[in-house]
Order: sequence, then structure tokens, then C-alpha cells
Amino acid sequence: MNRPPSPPEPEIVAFGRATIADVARAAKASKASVSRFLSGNVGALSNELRGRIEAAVAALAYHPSPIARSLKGGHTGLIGMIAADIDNPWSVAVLHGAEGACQQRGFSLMLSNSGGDTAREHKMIAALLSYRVEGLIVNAAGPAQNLAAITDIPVVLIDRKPPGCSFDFVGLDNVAAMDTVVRHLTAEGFCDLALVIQPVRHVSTRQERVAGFRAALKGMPGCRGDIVEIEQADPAAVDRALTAFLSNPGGPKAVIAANGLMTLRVVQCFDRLGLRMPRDVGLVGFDELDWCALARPGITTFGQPTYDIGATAVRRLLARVSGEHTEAGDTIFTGTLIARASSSGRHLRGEAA
Amino acid sequence: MNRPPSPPEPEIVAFGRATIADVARAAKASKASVSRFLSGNVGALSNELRGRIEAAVAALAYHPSPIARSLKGGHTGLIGMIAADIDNPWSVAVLHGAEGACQQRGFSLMLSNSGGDTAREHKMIAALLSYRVEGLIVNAAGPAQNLAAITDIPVVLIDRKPPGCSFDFVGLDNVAAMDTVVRHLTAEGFCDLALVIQPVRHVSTRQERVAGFRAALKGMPGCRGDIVEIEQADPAAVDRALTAFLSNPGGPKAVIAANGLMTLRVVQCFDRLGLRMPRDVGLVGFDELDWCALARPGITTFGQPTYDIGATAVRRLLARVSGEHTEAGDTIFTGTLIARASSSGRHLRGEAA
DNA sequence: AAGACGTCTGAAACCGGTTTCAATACTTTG
DNA sequence: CAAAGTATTGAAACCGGTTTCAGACGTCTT
Repeated sequence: MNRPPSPPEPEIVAFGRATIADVARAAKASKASVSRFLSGNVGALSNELRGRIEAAVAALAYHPSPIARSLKGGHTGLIGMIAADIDNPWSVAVLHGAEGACQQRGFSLMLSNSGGDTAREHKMIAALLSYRVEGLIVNAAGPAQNLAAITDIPVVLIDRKPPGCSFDFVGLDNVAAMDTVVRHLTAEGFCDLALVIQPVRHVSTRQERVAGFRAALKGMPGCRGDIVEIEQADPAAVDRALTAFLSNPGGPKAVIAANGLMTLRVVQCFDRLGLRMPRDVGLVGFDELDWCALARPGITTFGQPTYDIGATAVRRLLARVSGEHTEAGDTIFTGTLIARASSSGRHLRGEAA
Repeated sequence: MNRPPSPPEPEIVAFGRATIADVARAAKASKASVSRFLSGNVGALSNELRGRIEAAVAALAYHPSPIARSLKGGHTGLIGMIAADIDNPWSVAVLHGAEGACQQRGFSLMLSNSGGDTAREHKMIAALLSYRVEGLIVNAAGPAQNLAAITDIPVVLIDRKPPGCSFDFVGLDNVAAMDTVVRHLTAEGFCDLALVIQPVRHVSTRQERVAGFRAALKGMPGCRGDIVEIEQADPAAVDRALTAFLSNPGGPKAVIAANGLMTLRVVQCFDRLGLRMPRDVGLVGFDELDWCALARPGITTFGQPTYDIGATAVRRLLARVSGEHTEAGDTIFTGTLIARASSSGRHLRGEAA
């Protein structure tokens, strides 16, 4: 009889669920040929065969599995990112840049949040590594131990640089930034400054900012500076610390908030205490945020190029992934001071506010 | 001779790079036994063998590859999330909740940002699917076509619900929310309201908020409401649209900003135009943000439980992933109005501001 | 016409795991 | 003591791809 056999399988296949064997069967070809077709090795195929495979791929809506592919080839197309604190708008802005750059180059991003916890960070590194991410962008939670174990894939550190790490680094010139901020405040007439910062001693960013703060003040006779450590999540602690600072004797006072989250807490605190900026106290915050222009009376910030930091981190990472052997190096951005009313010293100079 | 053979391989292995075959060799066991050990099927092993394997695993710092594992078992431990707009703080807050819930249950999150672009969204769905994510959390960019192709894994939609989708949904009761907001404003004495919203007609959230806005106003004689469409990225357009609204004749005017980003743009606009809230114009913004308490004079918001939305989305997704056959359903949160000075009508009632 | 070469193709091994199945050794039972 | 379980264990197949290797076929030398 000439009756065709009943169709061995339905033609409609769910999105992406067909395998290479299915395609091979449908195209009456071998897995090897299909694989060649997929990997762009088209020259080796006859037009005839290529046509059949092309049709089968289209008909089955076949999408190869990068996972299976990576098993043999090692190329997963995955890059991992560990944020130290996803609550911090800085992290989100950097993430934005990183995600964009990844997508542009056909990589996918696996995101984790260590919350600043070293143990969790360690687990997450292990998890990402087990997924065979091809590179890692890390906003390190703690000292270098966790990172030291990573020997087989490239790592780019952002913002914080634990001592003893020889990884690529993308971040801010914190000493220069702090110098700019201190100069600005003293030029405006504030001479009693407090750097308000979270109590995480081992973080390089903190150390650099503290060092920059001290160094900048050294050249300013008649000015003094305090380091005020605050656990930002506790409003009462913020109130206490800032009240103490403001009750010191001395000249016009200003606060430098070490990051965007801290800026928020400080402004909330001033609000609770009924302090008006800049008359009662001046303020400059690190990290430019949308609302800083809006909060009364406009908050001076030192802005980082966050999108660029994220995108650059990915770019450097992928350069290494693709084998370009640039030696480990630092990419240091400079950032800009955005002066607003919170740090204005007009009232100190007797001008109208 | 009795001299031991030279060590076949060095004992120090890089983090996670050992394979199950390496462990088996080191423990003088078979891959099968090691696999049994790893999958917790310990009862089937003799103490003797278990001890050897345990030691080998520890010595080699072996971490099994979920990728290879997933090939056979289908369980990747991956869940995908597609944000419509990672610039929107709402997305970030939800992401935060989702990331936390994922981590708690041992899943990893793959994040993508569609930027509201349907074509990009389609690509990203294909990419995530090809990685065999076990579930997808989607803040849909457009109509349902993209989602319709997903038949083999569970999907949870957040915030927006394209028509014709039978997926689980987690979001806000927008009609009730809008009713609350309108009631609040009219009770305060504002009777000429504008809902300022992005021009994305097909989005359910928008439709519901518009419908809620109209419905709430229907019961308020003497009040009128405009829908003002604004492309928020263009400040000049915002200025133009709001100036037009405010130049209408009519009673005390107030603006309702449809999301956090829009709230920001509106406040920036008021700032540029020199308008003071609530005397010149009232304002309520959707989405509670840190700075809303700080921007002069304190901005009334309608807050969503963003962390819960993200965490709930993951919870529902994983319930489905693990086979609990709950039928598709909606989880609707209600949110709360946080009244601040921007929507106060004291000046309308002749009280001191 | 035989041999050399090039082109196109598929069988089979491999990547790092899981799982089935059979084999071994040791008990228990009749 | 033989038969039958039972507890351990490993060999091999499999997941969905890539890659090596060799075979089949056609063409070009001499």
C-alpha cells in the first residue's frame, strides 16, 4: 500500500522544547550536520542539506540550549554579579549599566545580593561558580578571602578593593573626590566637618574616603574634622550621633554623607531635629540621586558615573573572557560635584540666602 | 620495587573545578556512588565508602555543576525575571523582594530588562527559556503575544496583566487605590484633578487606574478629572502639559502621578515652574519612595508593598514549579495612602498651613 | 584506469552529571 | 546445605549539545 505512515510526531512543538535530535530527524540529517549549521559552519554543508535543516529549525521553532552547549564547550554566556547592598541606589544604578552592557553583547546576568554578609557572599560565589559563569562582577562584602578562591575565571571588582587582590578594579578616585568636597565646604566657609559613614572598617572605599578627608583637612588651618560612625538603619543612633557633633563648640558645621543611603538618613535626621540646611548645618552627600535636587533646600552631592561604572566593569570582564590578555589594572573615574543650596555659605558671608 | 607511583594529579584543585569523575577516582569509587552520596541517598552507602567519598569531596573542594545536573534531571534551579523598566524604583523594590525569596529557597535569579520594548522582551524570553529557567516573573512590556508562546513553564505576571493571559498574577488593586486617592483629594477640597500618566494604552495597570479615576469622580458632583499623557523623559513636554492643565478655569487643582518616576518628573516640573504645593497645586504620587517625605513640603503617596509583591511572585512561582497544582489566580495587594502636606487642603479651609 | 585529493556527511565519543540495571557478597530461611 | 533475599556497588545508558574521525562520493592527475 502507498498510504503514508501516520505522522510519527505532531508538527507543533512548544517554544524551545525541541532538541537537536528532533531537528536532525525532521531534516533527515545527523546531529552533527545540524550542529554545524547552528554554529555557523555553513560552508561545509551542501545547499540541499542546509535547506532541509533550515526548514526543520524554523518548523520546530528550535532554540539550542546554551546549557547543553556549555557542557562541551565551556562557554555558558553567563556572567555573575554580586551586589553588596541592593538597597543602595548606587548598586542599582551600576546594575543598570552592567545589565545593558551584558545584553548588548549577548550575555545574561545572574544577580545576587550579599547584603554585606561575608558568609552569604561566599555561598553566592560558590553558587555562581557552579553555574560556570564566565566572569564575576563583585562589590565585595568583606576582606579578600572569598575572592582568593576564584582562580579560574576573571573577576572585576567594583567600588571596593580588598587588600591583596590582583583583580581588575573599576571605581572612583575617592581621595580626590573627598578633597573636592572638603575644599568646596571650606571655601564656602564651613570649618567644622563631620564625615558620616558606616562602621565597616575593612572596606577600601571607606578607608580612602577617610584618608582623603584627613589629608584634605591637613592643609586647612582652623578647620577640624570628625569621623562619625553610624549604623544607618537605626534612626535614634543617627539622631544621637549628629546631635553630639552639632553640640561641639567651633565654627560653622557641615556634614559629609559617605553614600546615598547615608545622605537620606542624615536628611531625615535633620528633618526630625528641625535643623535647616545650610544655616544650621551644611551637607554634601556622596552619590547623586534624583531627589537630591528636590529635598529642601536642594542637596549638594558628589555624583559618580554609575552607569559607566557598571558598563565598564562588564566591558573589561568580557575583554578578559574573550582572552585579550590585558594585565590587571584599575579604571578610576573621577565624578563631579553638583553644588546646591545645602552647602552654600552665603549666609556665612552675610549675603542674602 | 615498593616505591609508590608518582602522584597522578596534584591534590590542590581550583575552587569548584573538580568533576564527579575526579572525586570518584580519588575515593576509589564509581561515579554512581558519588552521585548517590551527593543527592543525599546516603542510606544506600556503607559507612566505609561514604567516608572515602566524603573525604574526597572535601579534599577536592568539589561542587557539583547544576548545569550538568539539569541536563538529565531538568531541574536548573534558575528562575528568570524580566523587568519592564529597571529605572523605575518600583522595579528595583520588587526585584529586591524576588531576589530575597529566591535566595532563601536556593534558586538563582537571572535578570533582564526589556526597557518596555516588546521586541527586546521577546528576545529575552527566548534567551531565558533557552537557559531552561524553571519559571518566569514578567513585568510585561506589551500585549500578550510574547507570553503566549510560553507553554511549558510557569509564569507569574507582576503589576501588569495583558488581556488573554491565564497566568498567575501579583499586583495592586488599582481601582480601589485610585478610589482612595481621589476620595482623599476631594475630601481635602481639591475638585479639579489630573491623572498624569505615560502614554502606554495597552497596559492593564494604566487602564485600571484610568477606570478607577473616572469611576471615583463619577460619584463626585462638582469635580472634574483630566487624563494627561506625558512622555516623562521630556521635561519640556511635562512643563507644557501641566501648564495647560493649571490654566484651566475651575476649582483647586491637584495632580495624581501614576508612578514613582512620574512623581519625580512632576515635582521637578513644579520646581521649575515655581509652583508651591499644596497652595498652587496638590499632589499625590503612586509608589512610596524614600525621598517623598523629604521633598518640600512632603509628598503624599500611595505606597505598594513592593517587597511582598516580589517575594509573593517568587513564592507562587515556586509552588507551581514544585508541582502544587494551584489553579491560576490573582494575588491582589491593597497598599496604603501615606498623607503628607502636598495634598493637604488646610489652606482651602482657611486654616493655617 | 588507478591513485590522490577534496567535499560532504554521519557514527561515535565526549562534556559532567543522574539513573537504571545487573553483579557481587552477605544474610536469612527452609 | 541450597535457595532466596538483601544490602552495596559499579558499568553503561542517557540528557542535549560539540567535535573528532572516518567513510562515501566525485574530480583531477598521470
